[in-house]
Amino acid sequence: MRLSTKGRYAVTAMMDIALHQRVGPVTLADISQCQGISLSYLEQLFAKLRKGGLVEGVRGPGGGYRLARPADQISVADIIQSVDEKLDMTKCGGKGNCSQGEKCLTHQLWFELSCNLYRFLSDIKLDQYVNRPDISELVKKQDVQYGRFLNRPQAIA
Amino acid sequence: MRLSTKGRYAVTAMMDIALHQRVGPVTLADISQCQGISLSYLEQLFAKLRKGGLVEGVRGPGGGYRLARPADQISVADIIQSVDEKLDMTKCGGKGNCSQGEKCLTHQLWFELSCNLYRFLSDIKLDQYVNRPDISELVKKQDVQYGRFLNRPQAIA
DNA sequence: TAATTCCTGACTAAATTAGTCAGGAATTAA
DNA sequence: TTAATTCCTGACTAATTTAGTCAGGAATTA
Repeated sequence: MRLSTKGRYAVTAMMDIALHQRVGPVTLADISQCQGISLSYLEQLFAKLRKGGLVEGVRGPGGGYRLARPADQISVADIIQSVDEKLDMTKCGGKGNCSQGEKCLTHQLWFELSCNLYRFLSDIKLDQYVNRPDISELVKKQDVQYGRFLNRPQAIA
Repeated sequence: MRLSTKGRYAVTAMMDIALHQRVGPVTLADISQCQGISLSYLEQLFAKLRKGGLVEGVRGPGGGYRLARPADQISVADIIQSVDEKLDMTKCGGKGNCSQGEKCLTHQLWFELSCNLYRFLSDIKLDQYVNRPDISELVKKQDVQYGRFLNRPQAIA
């Protein structure tokens, strides 16, 4: 369970989709502009999120990405795990052969810490933020600021 | 609050000291050998841990490092913060100017997540593991395996 | 005085993160 | 049916972080 800026980018992007998906799929171009992440890098991340089964792409005009399942069933842990590959922090990768064939001194410590951290991040679901009044206020304001959905008539209505 | 292998190295090393400090200062050479971390890299890490006020060095023969305060007052968060510098995960570094002078959409989300994660890791103190019977059993066993404290008569007694 | 150990700084190598580029595939709307 | 839009792919490069190396100096103990 590594926690770097890469994971933050992924969570940020997923959050953006969750906050906007009521008006349809969200394009990577929009996320790129609003969140300040390069488009190509987003595409790399979303290739992994797709493989992880967290999002599905919709091609063609009006397309974009949408969540593959409801926002209350997607956790921060799910997202970080998708882009970061390895979840456990033991040196041996959970095999227990870290010190001359046996478990090293800190194997147990890291194993337990990983579990706890994972549980902690699993409890944080995307929808916890989507439905907060202060957040959705900010979303509306910044959508205007960025001229989002200008090319989506159905989004205005 | 970034969580990488660097932080794991630091926590592992600190744990090693906590588990052995009853026999006196612990040398970096010992940690290097037992935990499989290069000596020079350890020295880099301990320079930061020293600046962070978590350890103090004792020079000369019989020297090494010891914890600067009791193990129940050193948390995993303290250690990671010392070696990783930045604790918060907001893009702007907590300034709130991430999106055209205002807070970006996910600023609040990351701010809160950082706080929660920090609180979580702050609650995990070194001494939680030191006093566990299964751990101290393993410590003894591996001390023999590695021939630790061979040059420290007082450690045997 | 010699051995031990911390301590410092500069340097290098490897891995990860981030971004660029050039195109192709599916879909929609004119 | 054509053009625009958007996902999708893979190869490449740049920047940053992580990890390790090296050469030496400073404090302490026996």
